[in-house]
Amino acid sequence: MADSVHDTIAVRLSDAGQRYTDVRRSLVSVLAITDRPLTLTEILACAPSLAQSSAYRNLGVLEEVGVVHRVMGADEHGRFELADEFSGHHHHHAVCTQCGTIVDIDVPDHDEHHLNSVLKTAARAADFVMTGHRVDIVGLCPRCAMQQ
Amino acid sequence: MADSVHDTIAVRLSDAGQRYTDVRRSLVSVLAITDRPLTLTEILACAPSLAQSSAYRNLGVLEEVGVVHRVMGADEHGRFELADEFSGHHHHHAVCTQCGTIVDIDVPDHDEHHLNSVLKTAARAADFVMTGHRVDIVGLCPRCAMQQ
DNA sequence: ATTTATGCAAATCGTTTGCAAACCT
DNA sequence: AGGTTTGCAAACGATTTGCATAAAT
Repeated sequence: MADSVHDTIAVRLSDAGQRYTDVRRSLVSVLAITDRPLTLTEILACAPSLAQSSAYRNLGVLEEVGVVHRVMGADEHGRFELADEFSGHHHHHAVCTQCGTIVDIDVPDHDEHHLNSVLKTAARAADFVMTGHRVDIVGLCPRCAMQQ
Repeated sequence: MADSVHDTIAVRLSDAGQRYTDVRRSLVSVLAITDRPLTLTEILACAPSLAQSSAYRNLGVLEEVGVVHRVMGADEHGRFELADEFSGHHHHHAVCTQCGTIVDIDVPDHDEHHLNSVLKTAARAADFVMTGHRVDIVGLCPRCAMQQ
């Protein structure tokens, strides 16, 4: 991953009156390597020196500043990923109902635009101020599909 | 709501070797009146005689049989709704990031079809067996938008 | 009579928080 | 020094479960 991501995040934190500490840098580095949202357990496995509470606490800070997103899947585990602007692209998720794994999914730009305008219309009908959307595929991941 | 819904559910449960008990009937009745997914607390408020554990346990049974769906929103509360085939229509959700409320959203049929084929293609690319999708609007409900 | 459902209370588990020590500026 | 971050341990809260009683077949 590019240092520029770390730099941008450092500025983002600084603007919010927060520091870019070692713990926060580790969290960002771990999330930057993967192409899917990670559970806290997975994050700790990649960075064994992190204390669980510090990981949660700092993921919270990074989330408030808009660097990290927490996504909820099919199981009881929260999962964390870098926000679109830091992960490099807007994407969606495929959720495995069997094992809970979530992988990133790409959708062609023009489909994305179409989808967006459809949802904007629906939001207006419900008097909602739409700030974003979630589009997930629900199903079985390759591994679980094979085991059926 | 029509008795036919209760009848269909009774058959569905019976086929699964389960009974359609009073608790289960109450749960279905409560979920049938509203047009949005309810938290357990909201359900209990509508049916004060229900024990919390029985509500959870039976919502679990109804979920296994495909009568109830559990949906996760922006907060830590699970929310429950009747499955599409019993609520009368396929729909999506608008989630308020402020208060957690979720309301039902309708999308025109042809947009729905388009969306479905787009997602099927994406699922195939990820080797996922797609069994369904989740399309949510994320934003502010009318009440929270007003208070900003 | 035997199996299944109920409801209370206790356990579970992911997540959050209090607080004293370590850190940065 | 003054304010922030860390990490341990304890608290929290939604959900689940053990078990004895009640209901259904």
